[in-house]
Amino acid sequence: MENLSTLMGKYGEEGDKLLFKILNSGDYLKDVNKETLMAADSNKVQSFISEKGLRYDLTVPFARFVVQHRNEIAFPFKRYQIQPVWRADRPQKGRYREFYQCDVDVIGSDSLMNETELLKIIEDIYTRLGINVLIKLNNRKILAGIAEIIGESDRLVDITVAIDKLDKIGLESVNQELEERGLTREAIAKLQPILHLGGDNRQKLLSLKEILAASQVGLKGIDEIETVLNLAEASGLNIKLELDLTLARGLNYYTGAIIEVKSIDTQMGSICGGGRYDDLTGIFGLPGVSGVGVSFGAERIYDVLTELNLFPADTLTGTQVLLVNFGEKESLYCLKLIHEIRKAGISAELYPEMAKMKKQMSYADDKQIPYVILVGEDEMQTGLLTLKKMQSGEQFKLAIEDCIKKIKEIKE
RNA sequence: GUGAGUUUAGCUCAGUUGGUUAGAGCGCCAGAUUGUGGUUCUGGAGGUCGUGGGUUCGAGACCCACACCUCACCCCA
Repeated sequence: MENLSTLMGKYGEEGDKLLFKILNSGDYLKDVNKETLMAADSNKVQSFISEKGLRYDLTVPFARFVVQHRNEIAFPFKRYQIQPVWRADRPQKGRYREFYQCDVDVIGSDSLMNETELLKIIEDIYTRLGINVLIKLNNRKILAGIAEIIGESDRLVDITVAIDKLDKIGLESVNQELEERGLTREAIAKLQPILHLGGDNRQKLLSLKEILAASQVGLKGIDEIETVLNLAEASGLNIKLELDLTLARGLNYYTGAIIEVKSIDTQMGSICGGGRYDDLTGIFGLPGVSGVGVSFGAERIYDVLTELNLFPADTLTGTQVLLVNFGEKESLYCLKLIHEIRKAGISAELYPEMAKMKKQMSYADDKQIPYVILVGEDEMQTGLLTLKKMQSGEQFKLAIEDCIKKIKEIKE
């Protein structure tokens, strides 16, 4: 939970609408004057009745934390953090009102090495999960440069929102939308070479250099992207990396690199996103500290893993062996055995009550427990336990040590 | 925030122009098989038909309001 004042204005206009606001406790209407209330303008009333909100992401609270603890922190400061965040959205496929973000940030360093390290982390994680991904890369400075060149510097948001749709609605509709958003025909005409940009990353950068030659900030952005690409190559990054000028990201606080990761084999939206923010801590009174970070969406990654059937089959099998419960005497005897089995590193459980054999066996079957040990009166007398291998139905009469050996054999 | 759809058994769903006791498959429980699971057979339990109101002799079905869930747009992880 954060103060609303901390949250508001950091995520763009759209983001502000998606903040969950918390009603003040107590008599929350007592400070609202009647006129305001009667005017029924929810925006005006809101500032009186709500001063707290649920966190929208982990980056802004992190920036606040860094400022608060600036004297205890050694910079550059690296941290990861996994926590839920909330968005007052209508939920739908791949979109949740509450979801977990896994954030990785480095704050207090301008070096583009940090961007590269984050790319390596992304590569590492998705490779290990077995998800094919495409990393899309852009830079806010390039977007600012584009706006500057076409003479519409103050329309950055309108421009990016429109060109972001290029893939979806096509060139003509984008131009139409730009016009509707109030851009001059001249500006739109100047934008065309950028929308037509093709080729690989290097070719795009070359053409961009020409187009943005008159924009200092634009050239700076190109330079940053080039550096990141070079560093990524040098560090052996082996994952698809695409310069995508239509990648905008609505979060207001980004100033440099913008990163978004998409799963190639599913329709899921972005499963990771982030970028560089030069002055997020400045808002809380600590200027001049630049940070960069990315955030992984846990649920979406889970959804992708499920859709692509990438969860290993053995994630569901926990228990290796079930000891059937024959009664009080037998179960006491089993408690000693189970201790030995567990000490050997095998996860075992004793059925907690004396139920019918059929029920206990079905339980083992349902849970896909590979072995069952039966200890009744005979077994207690001879010390030879009945070990049953569920898959084949074979049964063995073995001492406890040999049971353990046998279970371990197959486990390897 | 805008728009659309759904809601009937634990789950997935059927239910005709409004008509008697609301069905199926799967699952669950029990038995066939009192120390042996997956297959099969037999039997059984389980439903305020999302909520509230209305029309009607009669509503799961028609009308209204609300709620919930799902999906799309917007935006995003």
